[in-house]
Amino acid sequence: MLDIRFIRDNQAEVRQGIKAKQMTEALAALDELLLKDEEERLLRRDLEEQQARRNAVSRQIGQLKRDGQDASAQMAEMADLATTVKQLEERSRSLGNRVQELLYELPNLPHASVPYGESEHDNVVAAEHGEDRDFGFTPRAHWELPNFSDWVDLEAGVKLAGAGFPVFRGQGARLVRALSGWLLSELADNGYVEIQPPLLASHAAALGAGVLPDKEGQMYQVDSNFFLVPTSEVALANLHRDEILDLAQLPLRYTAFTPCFRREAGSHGRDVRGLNRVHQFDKVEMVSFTRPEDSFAELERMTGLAESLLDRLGLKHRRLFMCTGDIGFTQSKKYDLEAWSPGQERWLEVSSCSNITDFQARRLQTRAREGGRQGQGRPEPVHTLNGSAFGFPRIIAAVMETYQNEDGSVTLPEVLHPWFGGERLS
RNA sequence: GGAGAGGUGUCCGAGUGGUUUAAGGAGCACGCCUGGAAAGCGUGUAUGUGGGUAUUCCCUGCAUCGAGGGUUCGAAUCCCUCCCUCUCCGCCA
Repeated sequence: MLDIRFIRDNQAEVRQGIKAKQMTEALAALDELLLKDEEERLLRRDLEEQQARRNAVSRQIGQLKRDGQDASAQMAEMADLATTVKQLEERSRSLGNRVQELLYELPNLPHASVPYGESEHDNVVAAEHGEDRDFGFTPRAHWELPNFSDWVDLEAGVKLAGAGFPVFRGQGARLVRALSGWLLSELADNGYVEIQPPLLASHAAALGAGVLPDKEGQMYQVDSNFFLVPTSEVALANLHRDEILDLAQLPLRYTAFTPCFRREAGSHGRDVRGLNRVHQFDKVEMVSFTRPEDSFAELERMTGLAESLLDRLGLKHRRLFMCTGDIGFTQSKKYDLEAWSPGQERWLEVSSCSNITDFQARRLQTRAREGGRQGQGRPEPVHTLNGSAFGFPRIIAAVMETYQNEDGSVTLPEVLHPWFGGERLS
């Protein structure tokens, strides 16, 4: 959520940011917002004047009654006042609610450093690391590896829940465990506190994280009161909802390894082959809470950390600097990390790191000041960031394809050996 | 799932319709005192938002006592719905 006062004072900038994000439907919301906000403030001035009068007369009545005097004149005035106030309150409330709704519909603005672009085709390749492996044979896509179904049983998943719900089994399941163990321990070494959160998010939590109303259609809803988390970012971001943090505590860094649930409606073709896109997948997520002035440096740190993990897995990878037209609703700056998939001869998105600036923190009411709750001065929203390291199905696909042998076995990257308790998938 | 008790400021805690403009205490901040500290004394100490003035100092209005509605001239206080905590019971992996 943007700051309403910022919007009032910087209308041109807001409009330009929305256009750069190619979210032109939000322009109508902005126009209505400005009108309704102005109307609401004028109305409130009137309302508060009447309320002040009501409070004053009410005090008078109390005083008169205590002194045993007649207050019927005052009470007659109050009868009229009460009606007026009630009507004004009602209009003010409905206007205020509308203003709030409209605020929720406006996206975060892109940072000045973000390249302009209209679509995913305009993203900029910012860096590329690693070499193509010389296979000496034609590498297979992961789902064509002869023993793939022993490791990842897609048909069993269909029996249990449907297409897009893979069953990891045997060495495949062990690989998931090895990868999560290694990643969590690496992140712990880099200052991230490990969290095991609930996988259900309340309406309030989803709204706070910004996945409502933006991603409502992408989430599975449970029991009409809960959403299955589409990413543990939702859980981690809500850890400090409605809190005033101490600036000295920052940065706070959290990580979680959880399943994520996404409807992925409308996905087809090669995008959904094998492990490329599924409805339930595991992910290790990172979330940081920082001082406002530190958030862009934190984004580089976070992205760099994810890149170093890709290096240590020995995967060829690249960093995409996402253009204005391809960064999400809540994001002001975003990098995607893609791992090379030699069997499919394409890049697979395995990580996405974003600076949400104060957009999410304002919804979450996560603020900070010197001294925290007991401190002095006006609390200001912190900045939040999130990134993945990594989305498991695709990182596993990239590992299987990159490290496959001609006989169909997979020699795992060395860093995973102790966690896997072996060297090969066979 | 059932029954009961609760939810008040940073914390504890009083408060059953008007004297609460939320008592009192603790903590914290600043000042006085002191050689220095403690104690003592004094002052201050919520959030959001509107207006004035001005930029994060001051003045002032409004809202907020778990959340949202309602009754009333007037609600922390009475009523309704929901959320949460605790105690006991039941059921269950």
